Amino acid sequence: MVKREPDLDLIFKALADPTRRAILASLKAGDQSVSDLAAPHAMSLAGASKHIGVLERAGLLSRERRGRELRCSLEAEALRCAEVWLQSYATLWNKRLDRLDELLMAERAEEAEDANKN
Amino acid sequence: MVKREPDLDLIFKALADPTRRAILASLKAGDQSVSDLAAPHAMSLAGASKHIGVLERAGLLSRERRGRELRCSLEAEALRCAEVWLQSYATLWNKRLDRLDELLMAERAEEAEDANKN
DNA sequence: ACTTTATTCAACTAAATGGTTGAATAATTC
DNA sequence: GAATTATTCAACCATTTAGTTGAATAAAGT
Repeated sequence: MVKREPDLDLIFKALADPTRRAILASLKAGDQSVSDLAAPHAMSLAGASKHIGVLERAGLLSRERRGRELRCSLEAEALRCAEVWLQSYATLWNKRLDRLDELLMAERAEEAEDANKN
Repeated sequence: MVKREPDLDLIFKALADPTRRAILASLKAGDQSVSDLAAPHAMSLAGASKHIGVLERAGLLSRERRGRELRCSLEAEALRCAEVWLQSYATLWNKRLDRLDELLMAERAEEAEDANKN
């Protein structure tokens, strides 16, 4: 289990393919084997396996052997990375741009407070 | 001004390059000419111009002639598109954060217990 | 008109990408 | 241990990409 530091090049490159985005969407429903993930796509298993490899190298999913199949699961961290990068442009479509930085900084603290209330 | 429908393939592909992300970041500060945008990058003007072309085709920026230079400006819509797609995964890291909060709360509770003991 | 400035186009190259097929490896079942 | 199932590897091919250089176009200044 090698923790790679997140690389936006790899992440965005991985997301720039409809097959790979579909695979990620599939995984939202829960972990799946390589064959399961490959099944809906009109290509060889080896082809789909390559796509999964790209996603794994980008840190977007992880594979773990489970008997004779490889169980794939979504890795939120890398996606979150992309999202954080995009958020820095949120001021463009967000009116409250003067407060955004504050909000982002205070986010965790607010969540902790909410957790205390509930 | 041809309004293209947003294409996630083009958008993510455009974002998957550090030079292009830097160009977008540059534009956060305001509109700039092609030469201005190209200047910080260690490549020919034609090379940078190509990158700008990629960003334009993805709908991430627009160009407008202003005298003899071309003024480039950020186009929020395409970025927002990518952000919306990513948001559909936000539950993943929200869940993770929730779990993290739980863990932190548990730790805090343990600390409190320890404090009681001492 | 000629020159300078800003930018793109065209042609080329090297490397990466997305796909294929057939053979190889790994774990399971008979 | 032989057969089956799950997955990857290796070699190959076509297309795209990221860069180059040199010529072409567009607008402005002299």
